[in-house]
Amino acid sequence: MAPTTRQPAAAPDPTAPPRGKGRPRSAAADLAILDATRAALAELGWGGVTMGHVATRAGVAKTTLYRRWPSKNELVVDAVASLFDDLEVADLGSLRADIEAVVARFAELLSRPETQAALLALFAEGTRDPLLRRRIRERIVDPQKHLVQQGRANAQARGELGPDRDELTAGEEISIIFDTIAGTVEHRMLVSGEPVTPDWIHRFTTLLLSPLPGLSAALALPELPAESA
Amino acid sequence: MAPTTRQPAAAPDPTAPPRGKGRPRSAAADLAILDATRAALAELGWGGVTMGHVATRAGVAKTTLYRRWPSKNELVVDAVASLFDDLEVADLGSLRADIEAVVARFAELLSRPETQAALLALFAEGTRDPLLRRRIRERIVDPQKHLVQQGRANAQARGELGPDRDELTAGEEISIIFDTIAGTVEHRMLVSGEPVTPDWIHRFTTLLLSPLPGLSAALALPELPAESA
DNA sequence: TCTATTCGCTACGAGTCGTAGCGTATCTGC
DNA sequence: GCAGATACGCTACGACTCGTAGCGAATAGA
Repeated sequence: MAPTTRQPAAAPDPTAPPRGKGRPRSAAADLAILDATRAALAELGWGGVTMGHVATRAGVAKTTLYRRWPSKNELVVDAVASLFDDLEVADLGSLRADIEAVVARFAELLSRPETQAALLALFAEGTRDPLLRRRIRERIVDPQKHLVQQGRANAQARGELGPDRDELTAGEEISIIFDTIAGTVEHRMLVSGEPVTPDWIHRFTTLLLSPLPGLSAALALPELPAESA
Repeated sequence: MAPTTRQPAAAPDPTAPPRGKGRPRSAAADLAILDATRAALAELGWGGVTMGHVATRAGVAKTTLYRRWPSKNELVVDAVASLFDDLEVADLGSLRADIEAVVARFAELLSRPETQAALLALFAEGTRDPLLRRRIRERIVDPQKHLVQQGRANAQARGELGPDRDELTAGEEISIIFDTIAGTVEHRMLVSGEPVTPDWIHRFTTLLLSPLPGLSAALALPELPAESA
């Protein structure tokens, strides 16, 4: 245990200016460490990743890691976050096509061993460490959530979805769609351990866009305050 | 690391007959250990639970733990599994009411500190250890999945859902619904970290039972191989 | 009584953690 | 150019956890 919990150094932030005086931190070391972390994750899994191992693998002293990241958790967040960078939602002409494409892309990302080893473990650690949870949210979760917002805007522009009624409702709707898509795909792949095939994606998208198949139509309608005829 | 990975002892299985000769294992010790594990999870989180700590807390020798469980992972699975035992789906008269009730119950379970500390960490470990994953599935996941099957049967009995077309399709449909409900609620609570309120449950259930609100009806229909008129 | 198994206890080597101290390297400001 | 500041690699450290081994005592069936 650390005798005192100090703040070793903020994580490497590309936008942060160099600290002024003294010898600057080696950018090459940053890259080597993050690469080594991803490689170790893929090869050894979460438990196999130790600070000492990553340091050796990156050709760097262990103290160099601790100067940049307070612990393994934060390091892994940064190492994994970049994998989510090239997630994007292309406008394919229909809401269904857009959803299916982004789900397929997300599933592909979750099939990588680095991602599998890291993601759930990070979420688990996040439930106990608010700062870590915030970091995870900023670097991994929120960018994904933005995809939903984007896809929604595209669908509205095409006339598939009506315009936002108000800010709050729109936000809640984005939230619920996001949790549903991300949570379901993660659960399917990482918990149930079954593959996400094109056929499955089609079924899942249908579930989002249509009522449950076989459902008597009238029963599905929620008791809304009677406004749309 | 263990020099050799042997098979110390199968986990305590109530249906297993006593081993015949020798001194029998103390059932009181089993209970004390599982209780201590849950308490330690709630109090210290996943990382705070060590075999030594649990042993001390249960008033038992560390070797006694290792005689029963090969590692912390399996121990925690057993300790947490019992929490899921009293999940059930009551027949409340409508599919919507049944879904909302079971989601609320599931959310309540996920709000317990023991569950939060254990569940995602176990899933994470399970992605690397097939035997552990199987144990998790048998003791925790499959019982939940059974709830979906039960709720579906109830809805069919009430005439809200049509009968199964065939075995395979029904199984896949149960799978997808299960991953959607479990995954979404887990993601909402443990990843997004936002509360599952009655209002949220209502919205989520609506998403399952109806198309996305505001969606132009015709666009939602999947291109089926033209069979139902 | 004999045999088998479990029990609590102690001790052990191996591994990881996060820190401290050292001498050296590199950059800025005077 | 030189002084101050900071990063670097290296080594060593105490504290902790892991999973196992060995011991004598307790508790069951044959």
